[in-house]
Amino acid sequence: MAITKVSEFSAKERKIAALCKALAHPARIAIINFLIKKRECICSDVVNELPLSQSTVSQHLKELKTAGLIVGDIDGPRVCYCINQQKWNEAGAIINQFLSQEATQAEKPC
Amino acid sequence: MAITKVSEFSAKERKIAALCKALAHPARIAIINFLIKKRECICSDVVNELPLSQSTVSQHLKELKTAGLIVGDIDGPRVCYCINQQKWNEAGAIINQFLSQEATQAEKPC
DNA sequence: GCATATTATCGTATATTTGCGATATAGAAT
DNA sequence: ATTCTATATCGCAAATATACGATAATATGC
Repeated sequence: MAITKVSEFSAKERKIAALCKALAHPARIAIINFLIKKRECICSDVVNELPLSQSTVSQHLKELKTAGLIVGDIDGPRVCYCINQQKWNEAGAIINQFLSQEATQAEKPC
Repeated sequence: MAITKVSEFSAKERKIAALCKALAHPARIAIINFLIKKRECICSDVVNELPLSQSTVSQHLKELKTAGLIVGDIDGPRVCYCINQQKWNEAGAIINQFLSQEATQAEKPC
């Protein structure tokens, strides 16, 4: 059975995993890079940039938005997307804190 | 259709996404934390630590191993797991480089 | 040899993700 | 009001991920 046992883990572990999950697809990495480069853009700019359909891009944008990493402000018929600077910095701090733990090598076999 | 269009993206984007994917489950975050704390341990130690079955833990270990983040050395009937220090540092550098990009806030609506 | 301990893999069930086309929604422009 | 543009959502299909029990594989100890 595929009962997700996510709730059995600590909040911190779940937070790190959730952030990583939001970044676990090349399209979403590309979207973040594009948004950082352009500072802001509308959905159709992203669609033109990526080799994916409009509906698929919209889904990836939604995931990033749900994770809090980006925001989309309605601007007439368009939606202007940009990085949520504060959340982005927070996410970086959380993940980096995890990644920068020193892994002291074991001597013997490992 | 669910043809994964992963190959359409750059190697860098795919690399970052793949590393994040390896860390996109709380169990794997917990395993990494446990390995860092203990320096090394055998599979059954991890099974005792996590609320998951032996076969499920084995699968998560395999994913981390495939991503290169850990290594497992055969030690008699046991397998001694530990962090792959070099790869761990590399992964940290790659992800951190991505995450530490400054996202300058757009003024207007975003 | 045989039993035990440890781990990996297989088979299977279910959940989630990825992707697209079609459609709905909302605002802009004419 | 109608048309056009931009975006989100729905419905569906296929691929992956998650999880477990059962079984295989391997090494140790008797």
